[in-house]
Amino acid sequence: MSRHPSKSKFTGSLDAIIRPLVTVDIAIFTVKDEQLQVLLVKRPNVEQEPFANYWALPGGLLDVAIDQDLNGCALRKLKEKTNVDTPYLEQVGAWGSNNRDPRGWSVTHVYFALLSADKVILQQGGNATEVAWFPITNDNIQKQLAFDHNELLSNAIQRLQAKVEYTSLPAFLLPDEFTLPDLQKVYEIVLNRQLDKSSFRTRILATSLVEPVTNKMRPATNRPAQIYRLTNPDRLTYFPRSFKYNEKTLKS
Amino acid sequence: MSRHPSKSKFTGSLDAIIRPLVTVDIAIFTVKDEQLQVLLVKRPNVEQEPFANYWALPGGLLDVAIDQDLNGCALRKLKEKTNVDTPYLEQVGAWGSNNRDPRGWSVTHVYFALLSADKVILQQGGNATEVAWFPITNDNIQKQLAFDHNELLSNAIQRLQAKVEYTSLPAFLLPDEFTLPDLQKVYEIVLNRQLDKSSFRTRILATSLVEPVTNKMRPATNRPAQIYRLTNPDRLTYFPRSFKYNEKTLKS
DNA sequence: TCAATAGTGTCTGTGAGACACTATCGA
DNA sequence: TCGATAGTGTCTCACAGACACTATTGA
Repeated sequence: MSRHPSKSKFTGSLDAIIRPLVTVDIAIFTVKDEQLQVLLVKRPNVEQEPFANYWALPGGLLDVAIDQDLNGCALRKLKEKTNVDTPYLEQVGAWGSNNRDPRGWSVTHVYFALLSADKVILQQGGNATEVAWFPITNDNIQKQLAFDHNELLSNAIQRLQAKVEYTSLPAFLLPDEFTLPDLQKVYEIVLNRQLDKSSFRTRILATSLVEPVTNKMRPATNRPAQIYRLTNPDRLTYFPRSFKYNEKTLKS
Repeated sequence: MSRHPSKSKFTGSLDAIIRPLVTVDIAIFTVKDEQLQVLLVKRPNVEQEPFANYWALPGGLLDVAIDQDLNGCALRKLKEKTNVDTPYLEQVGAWGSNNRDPRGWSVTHVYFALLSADKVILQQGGNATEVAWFPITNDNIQKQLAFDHNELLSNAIQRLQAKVEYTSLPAFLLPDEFTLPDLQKVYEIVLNRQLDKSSFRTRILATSLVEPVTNKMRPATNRPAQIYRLTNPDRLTYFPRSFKYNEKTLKS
C-alpha cells in the first residue's frame, strides 16, 4: 500500500462522497486529593462554535495532515493539554450519528488515559481555553458537558472501573514509587468501595507486578511502609479472578 | 440539538477541513460443519477499486444520507449480506491511519456479529459480488485478505474468544432450541479446546441463562437430551469466573 | 507507653477441573 | 445385551473475603 496516496489512481471515485466529521475525545484521569478526577476544557465563546462556554472532554478534529493514525491523534491532543507523552492510553470505542453534533454527521473516537498527577503540567494557555480537573463523584461527573460528552465520559468510567476489578490499571495513576497501602487506596478511590487489606496484598504479591525498592521505606509517625516500583512499567497485569465476582447477568 | 443540521449556523467553518474516509466492517461469525466460520465477500474487479478479487470483511462506506448512526450502518450492511436483522452485534473498535487504504486517510469501525447458521440466507446477488463462509482454523483465517482486514479479523476473533471465556456469547451461534451438549460443543469450537462436561453443566445451570422446554427431548439412538431455550434471548450472561483463570500477565 | 498504620495468619466459601459413576435410549 | 451419549456425584485446588493477630515507628 502507498503511504501518502493523495494522488493515487484510486482517489477519483470517492470525491463525491459526503464524509462525516471525524474527531477524537479523551477522558484523561488522575487521582488528586483522594479523588478520581478527569480533565476538562472549556469551549471557546466564538462564532460558529457550538456549546460555547460548556466544559468538554479534550479532543477535536482529526488532522489528516498531522496525524498518522487515530492513536497518534489522541496522543497529540493529550500532549497539548498535559505535556505528557507516554500515558496509559486505551481506546474505549467510537460513537457516530447524525445528531450528536449540530454541525452534521460526526464520529468521535473515545480514549481514556491514566496519568500520575505529579507528571502533569496543565497547559492553561494557547487559545486562552481554560483547562481544569473535575472530581468524579458517585461514579459520574456532576456537570452538564458539551455534545454527548456525558455519555462518552460515562462509558470511559465504566470501562475503567470494569478493568480495575481484574487488572493492575490503577498503578498507572501513581508516581513511579509507591507503597502497597498507596496502591490499595487508589484501587478504592477508583472503585468507590473499600477492599480488604490482606487479600489485596496477597493478590498483588502473588504476581510479579511490583518489586520492592530495597532498603527504602516511607518514613512516618507509625510503622514505615515498604516502597515498591513496577517490575515492568509498560505491562498491564491481569489477576486470575475479579475482586468481586458474585453478580451474574447484565444487559446485552 | 437539531436532528438534520445541514443548514445549521455552525456548518460554515468546517467546509475546508479535509475529512478522512469513514467505513464500517463486520466480522459475521457462525458455526457450520462443526467449525467457526466467518463471512467474506470478494471485492469486485472494476476500475478504481483497490484489492480487486481479494476476499474482505463485508462492509464499506458510511452513507450519511441513509445511516442514522454507526450501529445502524453495521446492521444495514449485515442485512444486505445475510438478510438477518437482529443479530448479536458488538463494536470491536476503530482503526484509522493514513496508509491502511490506498485511497487516502481512512477510519474503519469494526463490529462482530453472531448468527445461527439456520437463520442466514446468503445474498449472492446484486452487483455480482461473491459471498461465502470461510472456516477459522488455529484461531485465524488462512487467507490473505484485502486492506488490513487480516488484522481487523484477528482482533475480532480475539475479542470473541476472550468474552466466551466468561460469558454466554456462544448461545447466539445456536438455533432457538438446543441441548446442553450442543451448547458445550459450540463453546469448544469457538475456544478451540475441550471443556469438562460436569463443570460446564454446573456453570450453565447455576445461572438462569437457559430453561428446559418441558417434555421435549432430542431423540437419538442413545439417551435423549433435554432441549433448552434461552430464558431471555437478548441478554448476555456473565459467569462468576473465567473458564481458565491461571495465566497472569499479558502485554499492555 | 501509646496511637497509628504496616503487615501476617487462619478460616471459610465458591466455583472450576478431574474423573468416576449412573441413566436411558435404539438396535 | 450393548454401544453410545446424557447426566450426576465426589474430591481437590485456587483464590477472594472476613477478621483477628503481630510488628514497628515517632511522639
